[in-house]
Amino acid sequence: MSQKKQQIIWTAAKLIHAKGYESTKLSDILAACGIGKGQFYHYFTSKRELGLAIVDHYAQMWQDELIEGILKSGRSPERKMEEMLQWAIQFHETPEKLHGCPFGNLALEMSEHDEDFRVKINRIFSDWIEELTQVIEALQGEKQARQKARMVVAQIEGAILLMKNNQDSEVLLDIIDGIRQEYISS
Amino acid sequence: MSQKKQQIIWTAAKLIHAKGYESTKLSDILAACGIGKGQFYHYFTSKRELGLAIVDHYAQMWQDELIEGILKSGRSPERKMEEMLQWAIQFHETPEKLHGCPFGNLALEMSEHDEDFRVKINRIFSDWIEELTQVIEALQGEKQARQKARMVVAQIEGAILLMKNNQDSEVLLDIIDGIRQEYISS
Amino acid sequence: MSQKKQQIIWTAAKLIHAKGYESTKLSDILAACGIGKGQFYHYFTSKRELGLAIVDHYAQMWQDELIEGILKSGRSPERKMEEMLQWAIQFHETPEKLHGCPFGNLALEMSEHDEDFRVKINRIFSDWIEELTQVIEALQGEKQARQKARMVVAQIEGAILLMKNNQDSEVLLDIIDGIRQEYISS
Amino acid sequence: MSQKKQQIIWTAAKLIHAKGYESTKLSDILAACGIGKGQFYHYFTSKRELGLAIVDHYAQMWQDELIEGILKSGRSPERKMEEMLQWAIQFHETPEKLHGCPFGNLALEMSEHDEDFRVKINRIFSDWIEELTQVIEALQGEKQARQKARMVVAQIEGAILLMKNNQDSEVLLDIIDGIRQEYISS
DNA sequence: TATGAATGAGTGTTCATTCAT
DNA sequence: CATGAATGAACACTCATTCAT
Repeated sequence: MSQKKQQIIWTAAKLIHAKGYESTKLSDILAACGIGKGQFYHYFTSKRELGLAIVDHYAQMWQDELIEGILKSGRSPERKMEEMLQWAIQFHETPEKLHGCPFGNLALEMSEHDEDFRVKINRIFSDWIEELTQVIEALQGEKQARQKARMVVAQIEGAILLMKNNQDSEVLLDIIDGIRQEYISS
Repeated sequence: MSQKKQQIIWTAAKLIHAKGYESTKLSDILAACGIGKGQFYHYFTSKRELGLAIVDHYAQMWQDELIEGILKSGRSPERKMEEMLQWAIQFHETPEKLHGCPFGNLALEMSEHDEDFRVKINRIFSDWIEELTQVIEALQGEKQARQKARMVVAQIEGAILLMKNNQDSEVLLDIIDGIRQEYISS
Repeated sequence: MSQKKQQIIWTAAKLIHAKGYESTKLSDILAACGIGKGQFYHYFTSKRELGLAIVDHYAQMWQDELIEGILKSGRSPERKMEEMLQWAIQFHETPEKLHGCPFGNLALEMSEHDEDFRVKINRIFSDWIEELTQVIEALQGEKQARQKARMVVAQIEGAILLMKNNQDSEVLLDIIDGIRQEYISS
Repeated sequence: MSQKKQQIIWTAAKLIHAKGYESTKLSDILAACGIGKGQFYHYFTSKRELGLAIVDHYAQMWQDELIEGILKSGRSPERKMEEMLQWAIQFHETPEKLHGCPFGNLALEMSEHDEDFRVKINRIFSDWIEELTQVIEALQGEKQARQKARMVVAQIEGAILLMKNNQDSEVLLDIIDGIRQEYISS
């Protein structure tokens, strides 16, 4: 993939993360990238195609950083859990404004009226729950490990939603702390 | 408030719950209500004002059904918890399509670029957490009751998000079941 | 149908007759009508819908003037033939530029890639040939009357094409004269 | 002329015959030819120049096949007439879809707003009528031979228009049959 | 009160043409 | 000779809002 196309994806990903897919107008993307309409449509056939490419871009990032880099690493389950929580904090605390989870945002905005988006996003959550189930099994045994994994993922996504709505990262930190107590410290 | 205005709010609330605020066009609302533009602008000065009225409408519903009707009722904390979980299930399982939580949806769509929406929505979540803290204190003591309340609310909202993205209510039921075990059955 | 809608159809019909469907841009129509985009889309859902309305408009005109007014009138077959030829001349000679037959033009431009246009236009030609067959039967007997009707219609349409391409109405007058000799004068 | 340039003309001619000049996009032509933009603009300065080259290409084909090969051949006038009619049938019956006469199509699409196209196309029709006049003189004497030639050409072009609009070659065959009876069989 | 005609800035998209390599 | 990235004006269409009646 050409460098320019990558740059468009990255730049647009940031905008869409911050403002949402529909609210981010093509003209915003064009202005942010410093390109013209023609150049955009040289690389993408539509705004929707760019949107799907952005989901893929984030999916790859999660696969590399979270799934492969943490949950499937050779480290101890306690460390995996801890690093996952750290990763969640660092990912969502950084930006000036608290934009929320890129997948969570798109999940709510797109998944009901665009099946391609839904499937791509769903795959991320499924993989995450799947790998987390393994970690929780190692920590607390097989019993209800899958349910627990779902609960943790739901808790993190819900915490990010509350944080975004509260515009204060303290909520996220507090809930993450609660999860840590349940699976690591105790 | 006139009956007609109420009917517009209810009808529009359903549409916006299903399709989102931006995606629901004024013409959709007009058609669903069977009214003309003039009548709409007689009752509301803008689409945004309607949106805020819808948030108030849902807020009132939550206040009545969840806060007053359940969490502040005279029943035992166990029953309060159980009824809250039942209420969450019934609220999100019913619609043909799984549209998600009206507040969660609007929280993600609106709260970052419209402060009025954010504040109204945030108030709901705050009240919910506040009252749930009381219930959890009664169940498990004061220690970290507020953190636990946040975690439960986050879990429910996150569960609804996962459910919506999975288009299958099983996820929600499973996670609710996990919460029940933690606070009631055990 | 509202007066404004009629006016848009008439004005656009003239433009499209002169320049063709695709070459006539919406902005041309808007400028010629002195209206804005919003007003246009208040009356029509698309440019294509306007195009079909224009075909209907011309079809009605032909039905009234040619089919009912001439071919199905109570006059003698010779007079019917003569009036039809006069009508063809007057219809195509008048405009400053020789724009050709509105149906012939649209037939060639649209009929291959838009079935709705094709069917509407085809109906006109079919009706014309049908009624002309009756007239020719009255003039020269049943034998091959239908074939002769087809030939006359083809001749007129072909003559208009040659005239348009030659930008000189003499070709049309000459060919019409030939038809007259064959069916009336002799 | 280079072989590549010829190939572009032939390929584009087929596309434009089928879809029309405006509707055939440069990208369609490029894709069909398997070449890039640079190569196209090396051979042609614009799409319009290609269009004019295509008219020349068809004109040459008609000159060779119809004018020289049939109407100016040494054969009898009856055979010339018969071969001309056969040629018309074979030319328009073959393609899967009935695209109509390449000149007739372009005549209606282009001749009114592009003088260069009009003149080129008009020359073809003029030459055709001129040579056919000679043939008809040989068949039926000088009287009104030119008018008759015009009528036959108009009839053929009109028949092709009706055929295209009816999407059925039977109309063309029927009309050609009528011409045959008038000039050969009788 | 209520209608629906009218507005106009803005949307995503197209496409012949240019130009650096 | 040839590529394909880049341009930018134009296109059909949308929609919240206004306004004459």
